[in-house]
Amino acid sequence: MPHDLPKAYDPTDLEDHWAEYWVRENLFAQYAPPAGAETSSAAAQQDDAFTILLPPPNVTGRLHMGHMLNQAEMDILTRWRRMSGRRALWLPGTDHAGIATQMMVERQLTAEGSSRQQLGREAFVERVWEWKRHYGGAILDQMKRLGASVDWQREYFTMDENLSIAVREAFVRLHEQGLIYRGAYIVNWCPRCQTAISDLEVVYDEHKGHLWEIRYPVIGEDGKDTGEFLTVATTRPETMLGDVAVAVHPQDERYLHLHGKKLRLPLVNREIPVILDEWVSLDFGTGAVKVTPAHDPNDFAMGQRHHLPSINVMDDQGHINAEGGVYAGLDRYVARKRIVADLEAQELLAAIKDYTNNVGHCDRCKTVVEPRLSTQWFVKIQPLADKAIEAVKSGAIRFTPEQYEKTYSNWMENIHDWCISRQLWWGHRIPAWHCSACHKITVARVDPTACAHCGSEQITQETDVLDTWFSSGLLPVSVFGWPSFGAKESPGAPSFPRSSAERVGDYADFDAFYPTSLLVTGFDILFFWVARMIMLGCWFAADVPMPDGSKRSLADSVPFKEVYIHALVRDANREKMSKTKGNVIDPIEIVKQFGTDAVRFTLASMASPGTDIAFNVARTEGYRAFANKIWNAARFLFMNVDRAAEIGITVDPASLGKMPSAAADAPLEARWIVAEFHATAAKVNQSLESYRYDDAANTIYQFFWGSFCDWYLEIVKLRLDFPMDGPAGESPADQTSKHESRRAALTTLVSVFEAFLRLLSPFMPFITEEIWHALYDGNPPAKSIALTTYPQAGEAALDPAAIAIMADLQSFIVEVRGLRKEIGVEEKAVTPVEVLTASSMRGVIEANSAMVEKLARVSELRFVEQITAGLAKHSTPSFDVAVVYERTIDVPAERDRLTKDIAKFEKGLAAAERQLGNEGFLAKAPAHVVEGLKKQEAETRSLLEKAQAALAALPKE
RNA sequence: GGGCGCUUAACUCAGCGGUAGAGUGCCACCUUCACACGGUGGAAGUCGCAGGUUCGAAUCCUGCAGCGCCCA
Repeated sequence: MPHDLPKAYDPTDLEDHWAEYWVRENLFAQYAPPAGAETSSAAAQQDDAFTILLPPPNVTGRLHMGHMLNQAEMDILTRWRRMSGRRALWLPGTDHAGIATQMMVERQLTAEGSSRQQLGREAFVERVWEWKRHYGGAILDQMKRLGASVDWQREYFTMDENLSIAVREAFVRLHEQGLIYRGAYIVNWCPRCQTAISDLEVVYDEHKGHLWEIRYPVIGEDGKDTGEFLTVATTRPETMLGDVAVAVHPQDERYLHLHGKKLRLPLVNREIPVILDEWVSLDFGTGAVKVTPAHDPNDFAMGQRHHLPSINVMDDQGHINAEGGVYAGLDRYVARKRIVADLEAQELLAAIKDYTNNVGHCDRCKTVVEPRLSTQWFVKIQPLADKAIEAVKSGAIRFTPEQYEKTYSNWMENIHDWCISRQLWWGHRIPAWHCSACHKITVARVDPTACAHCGSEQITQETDVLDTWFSSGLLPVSVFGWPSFGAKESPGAPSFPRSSAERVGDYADFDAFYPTSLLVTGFDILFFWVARMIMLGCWFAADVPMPDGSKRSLADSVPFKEVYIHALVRDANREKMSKTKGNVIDPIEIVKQFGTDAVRFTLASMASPGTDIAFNVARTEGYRAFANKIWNAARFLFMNVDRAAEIGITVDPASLGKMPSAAADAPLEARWIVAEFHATAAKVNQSLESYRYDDAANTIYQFFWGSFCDWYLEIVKLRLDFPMDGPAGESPADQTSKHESRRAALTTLVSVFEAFLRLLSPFMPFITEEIWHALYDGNPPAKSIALTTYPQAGEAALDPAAIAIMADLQSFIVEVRGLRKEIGVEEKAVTPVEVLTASSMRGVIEANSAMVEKLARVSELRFVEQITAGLAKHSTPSFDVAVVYERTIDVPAERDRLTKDIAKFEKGLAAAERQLGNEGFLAKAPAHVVEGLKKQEAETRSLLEKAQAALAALPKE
């Protein structure tokens, strides 16, 4: 019998065991419905499926708290939907993370005294693959240990062949559509990584620097210096080497006389014009701005407006190039010092002012980013953005919390063209070939052997690779087969794009699972990834015909229908976790200490949409205690199941049905706990529906600890009074009379507990799996509790009457317990109580006297007309109760308590009377509110009078 | 500079028009045969400040203060 659980709950072994079992048994694999199945219509399939894509962690990554929250939320929803009967598919995978992975391997090479240049491109890429095979699975292994219910058969990697085909197809198609172009623009250049990076990969840091004011000599009509200067302000003086103009605001009165004049660029001696541009801000610096189109995006725009040349003065490592004359070869910061010194020597430095500005750093390596003119590939983003805006505006995609819709739209409406080329070796190489004969570019699905324009064979492939987000942005379509749909033909065959009538290949997955149901992710990649998936998904899915061959609408083209943005996990002091601060909590460490279930429950119980999570280990300790409580309740249950079996009572859990029920004539506590369970299930389902993980978790916690353990188990013990020494200890007559009551009690106990396990399972998959298997004694009706049915409340079982009667009894028991404490009754002592109450309450108490006597430690219930004077007494609106006991009354404490009560009642009464005396209130407030207040007023008055009487009756000191 | 959000018990957070809730922590008592990772009872909040709307405001509006995030 596996019923002999150890006394204390220890998650370690059982979690390892089940985590391994779930993967080995491949329990969460999901398939498209077979052709001709009942749910074959597109709409039915979509209702049936619950599809969710794992935001692919970086292949170089290690699991952090953010991942764990993200995955716990996805797992809870996926397990819940799966148990609720949906065709649930959660798809895992990793991202090749161009820069990060390349850096990782380069670091290895450096340690070996080698470099990627020494290896050469091909060997280097092979080396990265080798690295990936060795270390790339770490984060997914961690995920397996945490029990994520994903379909491991479908695991993807963004560099997989099929996903690479998708990337290539997407690139070529956008190029054919005129939406990809190549050009020289200002990009964020990382001199360390030696690649362009996107705006989003630049992090800005406040930086104490200087504002240098430099005097540019004005040149007169005669070509000689007039002796006058125009002073410009700059934070990057070294860029002056590339200046082509100085701009002032056309209305700036200080400089009106300089309009049309020329200046002599110091150190370089180039003549540059003074130009007029309204972009210049009058009150920044001196109001005169040096214009360096090759090194600043605003200057670049000005250069375009004024048809100025661009002079690039830096190479890709941040060194001054040949354009910089004597400064050539110097590092940008060395050059800065030298230039400032030289200017000073020539008395051309007007001032150095302290200035705090935001300096952009490379997100990966923290090097200061250099805005720099370079030739890159771009996506003309507006047409894609328009669709993406419409997708959200039309409601086809819904955000939770809603406020992110605004953030999204705002960004999308101010979007810039997307620079998709990266100067890396690790990634999807751009499928474009440069011709050295005609200098034109050939973009092709299949590697060409000759230039498409002139036929020359002198072609070489573009060396740049694509931004990683270009491939991850395609995932929602590519993981379900786009573009080749498993077709046998070569993916690059000219059949793409197919006409909308054609559906060649295997569309089953796409039909069944696209659009996905939900995306769960952090706000930090809202623009990086979420926005790009929406743009690319809407764009490319639109070309995939619907199952019936019809054209796909925008609503059917979106990559997901809902986006749930979760919060940030902070430390217990609400500080952002960071390696530098050293406050990072390693989820795996916490899991080892408390168990995955407790950590998951902690995260869930705090995951209220829109609120950051201050992760406090104290909470996790509390939820491990909760798990221990469940564990011990299970032990109690098994103990009783075993004792019952000894006298011939058995309950088959498999025969109990999906929801517990209680007959109309069942004992109160049975009807009550069943009703409570149904109410709990209803609340949990409703909470999960609206992403209220916190409400769902807290509801479950309250039910189990507050109702099931604190009350129901204590009460049901009365009915499970199995003879300790087996059947021999009881007469046959006794057995018969108690047999049915015991069986009924045990059945309710087992059925509520079993259903509770299912209710909890998405939140605590491990402990529920363990106990559930034990409950079925090695013969479970399914391979896993995760494959059973989630509890759904039935209206009929809600039984408000049972809940109301039980509430009365609970309040009676609590009052007696409180009284006992106040008058110092020993814990173990049982005492008589006097009760003064109306007949209905008396009936309830009498009918449940055994319960009251046990839980309130009452030896005798005396219903009286008047409470004996001198007894300590508590009053409530529905009864007065006193404990008969030779008390050692603490008069000052009692006086204190009563005085406080009186003050509280007086205050409440005054407030109620004020309200009731207000004609506006009586006239305008709803009737039930007025009635409620009147009742409350009467009750408060009665309680006040009783408390005053009790105070007066206290013996004088 | 533009936008968004937060401020409720010692801590972390729910509540978002009808007389303040949870978990943890704290105090007291209890080694009761499922559980001391436990049981029972208890103390604890002018709901950031100032106005306004309303019969009635923690809840709606305006302003202020403090904190935080995103984008330039």
